[in-house]
Amino acid sequence: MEYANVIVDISHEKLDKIFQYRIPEHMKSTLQTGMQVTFPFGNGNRPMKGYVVGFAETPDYPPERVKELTGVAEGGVRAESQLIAIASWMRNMYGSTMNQALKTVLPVRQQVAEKREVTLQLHVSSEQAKTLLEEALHKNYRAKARLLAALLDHGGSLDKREAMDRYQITAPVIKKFEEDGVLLQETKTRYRNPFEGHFQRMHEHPPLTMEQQQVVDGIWQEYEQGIRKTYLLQGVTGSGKTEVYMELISRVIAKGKQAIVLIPEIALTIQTVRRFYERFGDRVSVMHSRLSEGEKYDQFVRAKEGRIDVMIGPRSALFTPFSQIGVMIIDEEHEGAYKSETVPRYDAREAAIYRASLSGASVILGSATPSLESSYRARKGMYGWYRLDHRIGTAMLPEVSVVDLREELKAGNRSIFSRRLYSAMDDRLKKREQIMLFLNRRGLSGFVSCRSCGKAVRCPHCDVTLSLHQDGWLRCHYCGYQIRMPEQCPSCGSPYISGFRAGTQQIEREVKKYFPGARVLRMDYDTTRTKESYEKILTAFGKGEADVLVGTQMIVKGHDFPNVTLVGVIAADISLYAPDYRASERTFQLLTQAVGRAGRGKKAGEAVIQTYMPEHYSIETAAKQDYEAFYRQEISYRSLMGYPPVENMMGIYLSCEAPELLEQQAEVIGERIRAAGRQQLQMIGPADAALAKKNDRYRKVIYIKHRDTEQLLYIKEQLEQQIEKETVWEKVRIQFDLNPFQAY
DNA sequence: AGCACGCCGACT
DNA sequence: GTCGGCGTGCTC
Repeated sequence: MEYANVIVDISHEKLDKIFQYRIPEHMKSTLQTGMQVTFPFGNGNRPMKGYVVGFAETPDYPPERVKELTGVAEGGVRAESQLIAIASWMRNMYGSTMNQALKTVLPVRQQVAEKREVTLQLHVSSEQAKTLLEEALHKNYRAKARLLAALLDHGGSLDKREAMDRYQITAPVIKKFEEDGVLLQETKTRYRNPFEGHFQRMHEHPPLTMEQQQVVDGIWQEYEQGIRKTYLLQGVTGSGKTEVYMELISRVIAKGKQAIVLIPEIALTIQTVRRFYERFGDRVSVMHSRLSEGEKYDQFVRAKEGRIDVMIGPRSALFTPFSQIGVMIIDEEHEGAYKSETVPRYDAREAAIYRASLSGASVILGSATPSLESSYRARKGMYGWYRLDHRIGTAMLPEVSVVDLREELKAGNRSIFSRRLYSAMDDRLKKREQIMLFLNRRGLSGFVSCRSCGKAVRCPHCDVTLSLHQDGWLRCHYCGYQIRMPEQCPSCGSPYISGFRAGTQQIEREVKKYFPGARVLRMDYDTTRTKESYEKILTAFGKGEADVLVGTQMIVKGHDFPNVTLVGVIAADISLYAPDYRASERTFQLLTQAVGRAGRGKKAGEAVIQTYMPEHYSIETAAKQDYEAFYRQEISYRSLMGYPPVENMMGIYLSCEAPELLEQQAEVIGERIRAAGRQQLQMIGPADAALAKKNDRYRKVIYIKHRDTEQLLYIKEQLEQQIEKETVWEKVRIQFDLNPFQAY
């Protein structure tokens, strides 16, 4: 540890890079990533502050020009320090460069310079300005004259950017004028609050139920004793987890602390936002993907300046620059959306727990169907564990029936609706009640295959099946490649080629065919591309403008439709075929949620699950709404196979345009892992990835498993060190993924 | 962002 | 000669 990598605390593109400083002897033992330090900077060696983002043994800069750090800046752990420490932790844990990690954690840094709007304001009377202009012209101060003329032209105020671009004014000129009191620089500080004025703050809220109160008391008692830990809050759908969150948040705020609430983007509806606004007024802020970059940045600035206490948002809200966090909530913690799909492939739950450890916060993981990881840890005593077993009010859990589609086929029913589902739909439509039809996944079901040779039509770039759309085109959902529906099989030339099973569009068509009077809404990635369409469809359905809502998983997350009394799952086993070890867990969660959509109001609900595998435990236990039974089966499977959470797993992903080179390098990595000779380490592969080719790059995977995460991280570090020095890896890309969610 | 350097017109 | 405005380049 001879040199420290430092970023400078000035937001300017030109300085947005890493500078290296020598570490003085007396600081070597104490200096850590994330610390705020002081150092001489620039020609005049003016004192500057910055943050340590890493270390180096040898400088990448001429050593004689490297200066020395002066010291550690006072003032405790600031928000930035915390975020930089998280970046460093993520880099180490999930594998990425420090730059990638920093970009994830400080997402607005680059945009700061462009986004800030500075106005130049004339600070003298226009008479005086004219005199100054005369004088400037006379003395041949051309830059000053240009600026004065421009200011007078624009009624005394001018955008700084415009002044610099259009009138060729440079910074020193503006600065001189400012010093002489000729003009003022005004930075726009009016931050836009995206929901301002939409909601009224309510100072009364419903009292907690006994069950809720017990949870709040339990957690709060420990908080007051100074105990900070992670809690699993397992509450059935409709049990009021949000009330518990809000009560804890308001207590934390009363102590001068802040709160972060993570929600999967999909669950971030107006209703959720409203509840928080009604409780916390404009001390709450919301992040979501529909905000512009500028609006997102504004929200972070508001947080940093202490104008808000609560931030709600998806994964990225985790990096809100609060300095004193009291509690972090992760709602629907089982959701795959918490695992990043881009490098660094961090898990927001783990990152939240790490951030909580830095800032002295407690973490609450909430779900009706907790992830296996969280359940496992709760049972091992690593997390506190609370349950909410009762729905609020009189709502009852729905009655569920499972239909074996193989039997339907035997009985000669070739439609996508079983007789059971058909008659239930018929009944609801007559009663003017609403129906949701749920298809586990788009794409998987819309493919076209040949009845002669059995081959499906695939994307030539990505090696996934193409999906047939209503307009007669076949499309790839990864890269967008499209072709017209062929007349003959591209493989064998047979004319017997056709669409197979149903996508959401086909279901919509079938509903219209069998129930001509029914009004149908469809919701999938196609219909929700545009900005507000998602909200619009849900609102329309909520108002009863349609009888049937057809959709993929997005329709089953967290929306209350009291008039829905029937939920139909078209083919429950589709998601069981996903090529990864979490397929059963995901299927159970999806089915449980889908079933939970029925009967949220006063009327009793019913769910019909159609499947080719009624005997599978995911489907059996979901039908009974029996989480415990599912957990027991699934954990024994994970234990038997050595999958997480019982053991830890790391995916090593390789991709390359040349398949031979890829094969060769995958073997190299495999050999190095074996050579590392770690005890009890299991290696799977190298093998073709689930998506063996994407965007013209071939892909291979290697998985390594070990009970101990440290051993996996050790292997990763060894590999990273070797790779750094070799040039092959410019062609063969390599990524690491700790405890992956989706198959690569 | 903010500092120093150096070019170039203007004035003693 | 030299003073000062003003553009440019650099910062470990």
